[in-house]
Amino acid sequence: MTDVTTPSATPDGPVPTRERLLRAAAGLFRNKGYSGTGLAELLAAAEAPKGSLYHHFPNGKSDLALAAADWASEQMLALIDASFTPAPTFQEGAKTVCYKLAKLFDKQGKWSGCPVSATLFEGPENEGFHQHAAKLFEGWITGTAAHARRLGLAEGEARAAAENFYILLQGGWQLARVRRDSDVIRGLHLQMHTPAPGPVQAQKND
Amino acid sequence: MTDVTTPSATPDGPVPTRERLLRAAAGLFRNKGYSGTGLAELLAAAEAPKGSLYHHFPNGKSDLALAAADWASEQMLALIDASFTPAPTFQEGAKTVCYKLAKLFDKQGKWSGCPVSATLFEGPENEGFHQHAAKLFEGWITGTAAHARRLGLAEGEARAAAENFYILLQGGWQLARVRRDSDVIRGLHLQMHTPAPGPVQAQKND
DNA sequence: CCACCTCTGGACCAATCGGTCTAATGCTGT
DNA sequence: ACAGCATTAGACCGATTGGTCCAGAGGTGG
Repeated sequence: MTDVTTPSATPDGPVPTRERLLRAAAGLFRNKGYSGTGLAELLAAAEAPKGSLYHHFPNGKSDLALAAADWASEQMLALIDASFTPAPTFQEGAKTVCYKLAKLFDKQGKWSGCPVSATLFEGPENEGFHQHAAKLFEGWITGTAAHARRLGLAEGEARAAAENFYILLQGGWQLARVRRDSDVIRGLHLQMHTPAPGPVQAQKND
Repeated sequence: MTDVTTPSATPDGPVPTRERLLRAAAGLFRNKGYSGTGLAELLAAAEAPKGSLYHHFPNGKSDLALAAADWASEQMLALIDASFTPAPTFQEGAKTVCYKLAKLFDKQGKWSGCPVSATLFEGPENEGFHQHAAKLFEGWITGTAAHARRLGLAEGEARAAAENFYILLQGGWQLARVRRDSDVIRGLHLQMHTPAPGPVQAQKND
């Protein structure tokens, strides 16, 4: 388990077994869920024997799921950074994220789900899975909020905008999956909540 | 479990076996997914023997999943109708939906997912499951859009508002699940996409 | 060449999976 | 009472599940 932080810096010749497992796991879990994916199928997709799995991930399937979620989450964070960093405004950056995700959605076959949620919401009462997913998702929001701040939004606004964007992405991705149509994702940035013409009062009655 | 409006027209004494199966299936699939729920656990929760399952649902688990999704979807539609029908505006109706769903989320233990998506996105390449889910979700949107029209929005606006609301609900529910905090859902109506920040005009219903 | 280590290959396992089948148990009308 | 249907009850099945284990391949340093 030497360096975990090797995303795919390798030149495309021999993909190491550990990463083949990660990719296969992320891809399969995305489509069929954690418990919907059997080890046999997973190992076949990764072209790895069972021994390798339990060498690289001593706790087996659950370890692999956590690592695959991390791996996918880092890809998402990279996509967010790549989209917002060169953007002139938050809105422009968000639009780029939508377009990149839409293209990704098409490339994956128009039916895949969010890797992290697909992987980590399976655990029945698996508290570890849940907290892991929560940490990753909050990382997305925090990362987005940082860009929002940098691009001129005030502290509270940035956080709210990031959350709103996250919500739209998750919901929009799901609707795109339902319809097998990436245009839903492409149009999400138009639905972002524009920081209200008036003061937002969040009263909760009832 | 957790009646939304009027789930069972049956008198409260003996819940028939078929409905016990539906309730147990909806509840378990919501939390653990389709393939994450075993028949043994399901039958134990429903207090029904295996024979009853295959009597009421000849194709077994998959039949039950479809029926449970229908059952849950109808509850959702009823909640939508109950919220929008007495509402003076679309925004008010949407707010009521959010509050009712938030309460429901709390009642279910703050960790359950959307019944339909949790149930029907599991199928690997199960086209039937996918189309079934698509039909149910489009029903939610269509139902919401009908209320939007009735409450004054133009045809295209109504559809767009319904879709936007659906996206927010799905994404927001997921974030609520991640955080185990129903306030996310309660605040969703504030994030609805308002087409024009200016004064609302053109309430012409032809 | 050997010792040593990482990693692979797959045989093997108990447990559980979803599903089938049949016998028994009601409950109806006659 | 009886027949006939709907429903329940659970034993039983083959297939598959995730997981364990160890022999050996492949490389590296002595």
